[in-house]
Amino acid sequence: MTTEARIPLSRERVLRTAVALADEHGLRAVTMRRLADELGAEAMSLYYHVAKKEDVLDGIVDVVAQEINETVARLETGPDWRQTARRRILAARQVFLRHRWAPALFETRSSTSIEVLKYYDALVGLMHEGGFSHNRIHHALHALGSRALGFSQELFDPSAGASAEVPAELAAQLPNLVGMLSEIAHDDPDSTLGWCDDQAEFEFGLDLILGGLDLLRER
Amino acid sequence: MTTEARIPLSRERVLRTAVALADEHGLRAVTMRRLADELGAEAMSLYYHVAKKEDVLDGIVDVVAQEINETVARLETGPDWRQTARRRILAARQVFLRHRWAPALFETRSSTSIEVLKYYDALVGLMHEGGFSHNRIHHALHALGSRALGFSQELFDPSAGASAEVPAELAAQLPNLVGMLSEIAHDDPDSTLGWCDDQAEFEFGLDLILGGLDLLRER
DNA sequence: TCGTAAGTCGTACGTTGTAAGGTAGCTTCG
DNA sequence: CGAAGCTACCTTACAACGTACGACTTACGA
Repeated sequence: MTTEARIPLSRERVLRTAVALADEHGLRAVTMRRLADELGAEAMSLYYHVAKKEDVLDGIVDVVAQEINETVARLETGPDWRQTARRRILAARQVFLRHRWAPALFETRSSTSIEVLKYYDALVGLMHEGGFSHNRIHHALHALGSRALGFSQELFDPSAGASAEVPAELAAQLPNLVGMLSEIAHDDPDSTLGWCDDQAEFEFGLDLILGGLDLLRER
Repeated sequence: MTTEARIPLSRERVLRTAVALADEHGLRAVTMRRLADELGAEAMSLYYHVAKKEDVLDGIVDVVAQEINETVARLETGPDWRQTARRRILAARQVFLRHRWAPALFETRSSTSIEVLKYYDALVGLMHEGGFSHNRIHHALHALGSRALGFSQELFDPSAGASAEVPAELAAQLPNLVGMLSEIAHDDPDSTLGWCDDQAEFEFGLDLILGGLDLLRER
């Protein structure tokens, strides 16, 4: 476009641009050509810095996880494991709120990301100091699942088909669900992450699990 | 291949074949051409019975959810909501164990599937009879997340990189994680679903949540 | 016999990831 | 100084994908 001096490509720059592109136009927009465009280069040039597209996706998971780690690092650690963990997880969640496409991506990859592992490592350390055995922590991580990282991919959004639009014929087949939905006034549609993961629901589930775990502490 | 009488195509048959194809060769193998091949037809013929590929994916979610509902329907309902829910969820899980590609697919779709909604409807009914308010049930469904349907997409698999293979330089960066892994002997690598969702871990997390919920019952 | 509809297929287009090889500029060494 | 080689980027090309468009086949009622 302009004749400015070219900034050289690099894996760093490719990945950061990919994240920005996903933020603005969704993960689907992250194609090699589009990404190259965004960088003022050609698609094949990217292959000098990344192995293949999968590598790009792995890379941006790492970038996001890094952002999480930086955010978490700025928090102070209290004496109560539960409160500290809670604070960390909710802080991590804020990062996902900035990258709404990320949960879906994390679900498929992530076990390879060093930054994600570092996050878990810190969490394991926190819980171990908090009085949990390694065995218990292992269970705890499984129980928390993606919630440990700050999101929960909800499978169905009760508030999505707001009861008004239900075709009545269908409503008859779902008496309990319709009953529930008409009773609860789910009146704040913002602050959602993913399908139906709003702040209050997330915290409810998180506290339920953290509370349950706390009761299991061995000392 | 052979000159046998042709079975006519139908949405039913297309979807069932798609499920079988995914079972055998993974979800990636489900392309319109491959699917048509499997049916002894041409790709474009499918479009008479399904709107587009997304429709196929939505459809196979429905097929799997239907399989779950049929499985669950065969169970008996006891007086204890918690035990009944547990039994249902673990039965649903068995279906996912037969379709390992399904969790990833359910994560993206599912809120549109009528069969999934029916499953939730039954669960809501069960919990309501068990003494939960609709409001509480709503929270509970959020807390359970995908676990309500029988799977939990694990974000990281602690047993994946069995401590032996860790490059030592990396291990130094993850002292707590490595410590934990070396301590717990995760010696049964089968019965896993998805990344690291084995039966025992799944049940631990499930019971933790169900137990926590039980304490919150209003009567 | 013809018209109409349902079901299937052939062809073709745009988009995707990426293999293969080319090229400009720099560094290195005789 | 000049040949060789490396680094970074680009051009071209291809196979596989989803799918628009129109044509074909078959069945059947008028």
